[in-house]
Amino acid sequence: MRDIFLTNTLSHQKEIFRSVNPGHVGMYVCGPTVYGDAHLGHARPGVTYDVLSKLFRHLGYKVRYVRNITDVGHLEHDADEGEDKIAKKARLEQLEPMEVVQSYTLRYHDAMRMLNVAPPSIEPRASGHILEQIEAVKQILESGYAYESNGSIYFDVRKYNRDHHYGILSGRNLDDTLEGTRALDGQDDKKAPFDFAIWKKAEPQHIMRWNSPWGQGFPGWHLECSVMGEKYLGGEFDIHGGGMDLMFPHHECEIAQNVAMRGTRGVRYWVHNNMITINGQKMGKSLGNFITLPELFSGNHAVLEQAYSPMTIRFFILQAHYRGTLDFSNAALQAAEKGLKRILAAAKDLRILAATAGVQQELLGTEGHKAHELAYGEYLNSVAPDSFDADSEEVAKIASAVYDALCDDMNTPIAVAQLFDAVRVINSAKEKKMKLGAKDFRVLLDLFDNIVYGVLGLREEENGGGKAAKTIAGLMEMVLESRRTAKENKDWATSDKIRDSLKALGIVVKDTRDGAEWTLE
RNA sequence: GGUGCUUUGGCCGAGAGGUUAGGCACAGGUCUGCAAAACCUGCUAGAGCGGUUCGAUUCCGCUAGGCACCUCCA
Repeated sequence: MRDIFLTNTLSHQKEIFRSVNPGHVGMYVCGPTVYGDAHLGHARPGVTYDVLSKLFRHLGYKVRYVRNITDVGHLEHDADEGEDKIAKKARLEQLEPMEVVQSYTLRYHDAMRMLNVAPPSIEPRASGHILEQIEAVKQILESGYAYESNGSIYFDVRKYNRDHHYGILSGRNLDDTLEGTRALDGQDDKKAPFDFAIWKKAEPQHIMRWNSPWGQGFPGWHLECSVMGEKYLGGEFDIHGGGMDLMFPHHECEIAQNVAMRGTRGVRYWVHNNMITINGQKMGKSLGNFITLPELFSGNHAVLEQAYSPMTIRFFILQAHYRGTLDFSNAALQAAEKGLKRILAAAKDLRILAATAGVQQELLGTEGHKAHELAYGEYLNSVAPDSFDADSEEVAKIASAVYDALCDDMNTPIAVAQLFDAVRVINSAKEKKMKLGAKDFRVLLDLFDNIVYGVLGLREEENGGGKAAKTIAGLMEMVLESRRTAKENKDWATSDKIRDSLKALGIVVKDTRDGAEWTLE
């Protein structure tokens, strides 16, 4: 099996990945708090960890991917004093909190589906794990790293920091944290400003409340991830992902809770995706400069020059490395749109070429190439000999480079760059400027199936399909036949009229050496 | 104020101490009734100042700008 390298925030280094249980990967990612539509920023972790899980699966790992839905305990303004985000939205819209949760969860799912983000293996909700969280609070109290104050339970950060390092993940020490912590009102219950609530007493007006040994209340935000991660992945699991903005305090608190509860940090590899920016600034709800995914897909937002398809968004994200910031702009999205179109067009041409060359799909499938498990040199040897043209080595090299890139800290931009080289090869073959052998076809078809469609999750935009598509294809054959006759008679007026009319319907006709082709825009 | 990151060609965005990133845009060409697509070719940048080195855009220091976290945020 190929080695995978990941940058571990805990060590600030790229590390070789070794799973707790050989052949299995346990992965937890912080999901959304469902009190509003998902925005472009949410698409980034969605796509990033979707690619990571698909990569592991393709390489032969069995993956359990847990991504939570936060539906309680996430407070505004200050983690301990603000109003619950869900409850506030419910109050404003005169709904039950769980109506808000249901509605935005479904909308989140829709957006992810459109982005071709596969559902996680398990999608637990905080409100469904209140009992477990109460147990966790008890355990932390027993450990001595928490105290009760006026019906709420707080984590005693200073005490914890005496025995362990609070700040190990974000690379800071408690003194620095203390300096930067603002003096906020109404925190008299806490011993220190940096203490965080693991259980919060519900004030009379608070809607979402549960019984506990400490009276009616609700769990603290940081606790749910510790609890659900352990429940579904065990006390020590492989990967915890999320946005960089969650590193502190959210993930730092998770580690502290884990240590207090079970004496282990609980997670081997912390993976953090960077932010999407707009005009160089982070796109965020608190800044109010975000564009929601439905807005992007429909083009219905002041800063958008046009609508951008879900696949364009996905490709846009893949063209940057997950650990770098990615700046939104219309120009960048439009560039991504065109580049994606080229790759998908080549994918289609590849199938046609392979079919024309008589390469049989079954034959391709049974043998199966080994690019994903062999190192570069071995792979070249495995595909290089016999019926190869001089160009064939290039194809194998490209495929190998794609795998190398993906396994090297999920370097999707390099993988994509390599794919464009593959596109050039396919186009050259299409132009009959290059010949591809059976193995070339096999490698390329596998590459597109496994990587482009598989791991990277790119696909043709959805437009009907099925029976309707067949009917359209038949109709198009008729229409283009008429146009061909017109052209043979040099009746350009008619042939252009047909082409223009089709264009108006969103069907683009291109004349090639081998006849007319058409695509739905 | 503390901590960390960053500064690449018209735009977006990579990697590597010495050999083309890639995409988009642009220019010329091939093909074509025209158009589009495709193909070929060109466009060779790395904030400023110093240092290390045979050689730095890549390492180190300083200066300037930007960003993130330190309050909820993917």
